Amino acid sequence: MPPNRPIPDAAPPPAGRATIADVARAAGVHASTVSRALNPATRGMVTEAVALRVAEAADRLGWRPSALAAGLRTRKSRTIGILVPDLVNPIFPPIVRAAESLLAAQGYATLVANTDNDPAREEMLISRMAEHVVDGLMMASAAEGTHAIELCARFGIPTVLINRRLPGATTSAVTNDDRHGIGLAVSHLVALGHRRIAHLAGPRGVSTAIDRREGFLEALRAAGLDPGPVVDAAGYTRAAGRVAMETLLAGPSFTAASFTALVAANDMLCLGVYDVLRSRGLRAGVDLSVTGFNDMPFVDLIDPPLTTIRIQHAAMGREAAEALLAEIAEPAAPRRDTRLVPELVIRASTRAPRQEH
Amino acid sequence: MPPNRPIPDAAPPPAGRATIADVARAAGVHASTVSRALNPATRGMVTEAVALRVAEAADRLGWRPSALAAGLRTRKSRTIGILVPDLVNPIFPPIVRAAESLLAAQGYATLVANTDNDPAREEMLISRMAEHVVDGLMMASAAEGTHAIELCARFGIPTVLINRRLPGATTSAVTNDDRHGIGLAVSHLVALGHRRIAHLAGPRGVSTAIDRREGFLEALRAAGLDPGPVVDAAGYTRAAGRVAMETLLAGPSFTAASFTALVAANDMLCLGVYDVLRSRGLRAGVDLSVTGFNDMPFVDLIDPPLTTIRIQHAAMGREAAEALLAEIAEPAAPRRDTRLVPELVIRASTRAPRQEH
DNA sequence: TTGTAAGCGTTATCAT
DNA sequence: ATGATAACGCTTACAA
Repeated sequence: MPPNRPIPDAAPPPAGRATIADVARAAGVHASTVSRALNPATRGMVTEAVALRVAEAADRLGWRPSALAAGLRTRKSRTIGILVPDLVNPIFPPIVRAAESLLAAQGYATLVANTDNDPAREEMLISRMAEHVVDGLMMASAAEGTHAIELCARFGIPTVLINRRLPGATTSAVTNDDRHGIGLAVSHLVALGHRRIAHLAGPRGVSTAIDRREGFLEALRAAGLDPGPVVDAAGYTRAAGRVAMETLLAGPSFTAASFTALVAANDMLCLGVYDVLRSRGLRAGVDLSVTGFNDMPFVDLIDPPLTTIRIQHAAMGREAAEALLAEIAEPAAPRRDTRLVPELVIRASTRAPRQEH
Repeated sequence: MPPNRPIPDAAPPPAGRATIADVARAAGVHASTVSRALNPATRGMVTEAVALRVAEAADRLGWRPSALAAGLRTRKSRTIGILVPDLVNPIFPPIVRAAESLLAAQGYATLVANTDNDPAREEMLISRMAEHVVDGLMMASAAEGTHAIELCARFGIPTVLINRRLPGATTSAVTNDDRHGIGLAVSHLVALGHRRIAHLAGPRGVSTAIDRREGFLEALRAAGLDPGPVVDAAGYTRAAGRVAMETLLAGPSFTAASFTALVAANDMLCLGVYDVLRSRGLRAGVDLSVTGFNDMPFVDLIDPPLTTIRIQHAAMGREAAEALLAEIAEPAAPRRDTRLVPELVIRASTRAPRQEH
């Protein structure tokens, strides 16, 4: 026997992290038996006694199966990607959180990334998700002209859209019934007696903006009213809301002549609207009725509390996660297009119009 | 030659996803050469011409290297875990976002999970992170009595604490100078003329609560004042703020007799404070001066706008990510304990005390 | 400069 | 019911 040959099977002190082989040795069985004993799906193939012995050895050694090795073999990473435009926008955390909770309960880890509404960045992130072999992807960042869907298809990543839809997409989506929602706002204002209602629309190319704009026009038509001025915001931000509001007021002297109420495409824009009103010594509710959309956290606390359309944040995250898992489990299953129904929340930013001056 | 032997090297139509072998075949080189050509670190080992040919073949085939396979080999996943108590708490999104952006730029993907302030859940999530072989972990959820640190150490996961420290921990941490910050609030109130100042403290066992409470007492002592009543909130939530505020007012009839100003341990608690004041027909600023901590998004918009201590949310995420990467690159390097310095933001919730009645 | 071969830690297939 | 073995897709000594 050659003198320097390593002694076979002389249990080496598990230097780094324990592996399945260490556990096998400790339990006096083969690695494949360990795998079977600890995988719930194959537990039945193994004797009760062995299963116990293995489990005991495993947690005595503090063994954690490597998701990398398992994933390499099974082609499943037990990881789901979530893409949001910007996690700081308060509507996303509740969605992401709800999705993460549900996914964690199913044993999935969640990869989160911000696209900054930048298509190039979005593509880069999708590629990275592909490299990490995510089992599925949730996208809240869809905007017209993106190649995201094709990219996901090419990588074979099951995908579900959240919050925003994509026109011709064949992807599952969980969104709000935006047309209906904005209609709620219009009806409320009409019921209060408003007749000239303006719209502060969202950025071009985003489904929520398009649907809410159309819903606005439609609701007015249904009420037999002519639409007031409509201005597009450059993005769903407070700053863009300010700019658009300035445009809407067109010049320094605002009179109630042109419109008495404003339906904004979302809450964030309303923050900008409030800024402009305040800077002119005007007050939402009193001088101009204002409605938002989303009922994002804390708009009940701003001054005046915002009348808005409440969407089901958590349900959106949950349903999207469920749809995704269903699609992963059954790739051939038909796609779902879920519309969550929003509701009107009346606060202090809407009132009957003042008497004409 | 046996008739049924598969033809060797007859390029099989790449059924699923392209692998490094497909690229190698397409470029007429060996897989190891592909690896070298595409890895920036080893690019130099390979001829310019070959590198080009490989790169071309790679993106013609749309090849994405599997992070699973690479990670299994290198024992690095290029993945960082982030643990937060609750992503819906508005102080965390900016931190997570800043960290994610920096990490993404360095080629890391980010695994995010919510602990719900539940130690058992926290341990479970750390284990899961270990299974996914994260290269490092950022924890914003540290609370007294957690085994998180030991767990990370056992798994050999480099860890940095964010926002909250842990008493005896040997881990790097990026936190606020909480004592100094709360001192700013106290000084401001004293300068306004307040002499009886109460404290609404954070939940037991959390470093931010402890430091702010001590900082509060210390600042009062420095000002030669006796501390007003101090009450602990059960958690950093609006509801807990409400409960604690009721306790502080002790009964239905509030008179300014007991204190004229309230220093709360964070902004979220102030929302509860506002609720209680409102329910009693009192007004922050007018009837009671109130200060918060964090300057979380939108507290500038609530009514009245909250005077608070602004922390550097984004810097916290960035610095923590940097510290973590540094530690990954140089595990032997000494730990850092970074304190970010907060600043006072004066708004309308603080004023000189009213005349005594 | 490039190819060869071994190995990372699992799971799936096959044999016993 | 369990063990042996190969394979997942990549990186990295080592050899040429």
